[in-house]
Amino acid sequence: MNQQDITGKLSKLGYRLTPQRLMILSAIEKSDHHISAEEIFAQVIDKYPYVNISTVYRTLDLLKNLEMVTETDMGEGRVRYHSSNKGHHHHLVCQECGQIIDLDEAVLSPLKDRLRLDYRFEADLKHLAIFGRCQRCS
Amino acid sequence: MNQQDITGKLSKLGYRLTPQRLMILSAIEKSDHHISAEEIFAQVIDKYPYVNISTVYRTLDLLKNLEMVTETDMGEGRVRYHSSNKGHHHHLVCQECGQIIDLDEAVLSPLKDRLRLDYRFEADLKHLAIFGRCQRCS
DNA sequence: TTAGTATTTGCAACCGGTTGCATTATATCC
DNA sequence: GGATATAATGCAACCGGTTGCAAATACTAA
Repeated sequence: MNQQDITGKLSKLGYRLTPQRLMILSAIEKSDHHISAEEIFAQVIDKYPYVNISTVYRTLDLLKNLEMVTETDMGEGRVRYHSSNKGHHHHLVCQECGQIIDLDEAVLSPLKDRLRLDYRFEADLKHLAIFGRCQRCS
Repeated sequence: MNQQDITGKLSKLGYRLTPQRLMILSAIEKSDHHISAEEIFAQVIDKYPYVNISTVYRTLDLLKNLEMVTETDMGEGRVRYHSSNKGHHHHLVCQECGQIIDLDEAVLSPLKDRLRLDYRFEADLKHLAIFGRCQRCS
C-alpha cells in the first residue's frame, strides 16, 4: 500500500485530507526505519511549519487504528512507528548495549497458536519488542 | 523473601534504610495485586506525609534493578509493580474489555528456548503483558 | 556522642504523550 | 463559486514519569 492508496482509503472512509496529514503520511512512507513521532514532527515542520505536535500524535493514532502503521515500544522511553505495508516483524532489544535484532514473525506463531487453543485469546503480536541480553552481553 | 529479608539485603548492599523506603517497601509487600506508583504514593502519604512522588519512582527503580520487584506494563498508560517473591507470571490483556487473564510462566518457555538457541538471546520475560482479544470480544 | 561524608531526598523543571475546547478549514451541496 | 456542517487543528493545560541540583539525613568511625 503506497501513499496514494492510503490517501484514497482515508478519503473513502470519510477522513479529510489535510496538508498536515499528507505531510505526516509522506514522512512515514519515506522513512525506511522505525520513525518516532518527534522525528516525523521535525521532518514535517521543516517544509511546512504549520503543524502542531499533537496533530502528529493524533494522526499516528488514526493510522494505527486503521492498521496502516504499527507501533513498537523499543524501550527508549518513546515509541516508534512503521508503515504496515513493510511487513510484520519483531525485535529483540538488548538492555545492556541497546542492540536491536530483527526477529522473524514465524518465531512467535507457536506461542500465538497455544494462546488461541488453550486460552482462547487472540494475541495481537504485530510489532513486539522482547527485552533481554544479546550474546555479547550475557 | 519477606520485608525483613529485603531491608536486610538492602543494608547489606550499602543502601540506607530511610523511612521513605521502608514505607514504600511495606506498601508493596502488603499489596496482593499489582500496585501502581500512584497507589503506593497515596498509601504512604496517608501515614507519613513527608514523601515525594519522585522518591517513590526512585525506590521502585532501585528495587527493580535489584530484582526485588517486577514491573508490568498493562497498557493502562501506567506501569504496575509486584513483589518478585510472589512468583513470575504473565498476563493476557484484552484490548476490548480490559480483562486480564493470568498466564503460566511455562507457556513462554518454548519461546525463550528458541530465542536462546537460534538467536543466542537471553530473553528477560518476567512479567510480560500480551495484548489482544479475549474469547468474548473476538 | 559527635563529626564527617556520601547517599538520599525534595523541589522544580523537564520529557514524551494526551486531552478539552475554541478556532479553522475541508468536503459537500446548491 | 459561495454557504454550511462537521471534522481536524492549535493551543494550553494536563498526565505519568524522569532528572539536575541543593539541602537533608543515615550510617561510619572516632
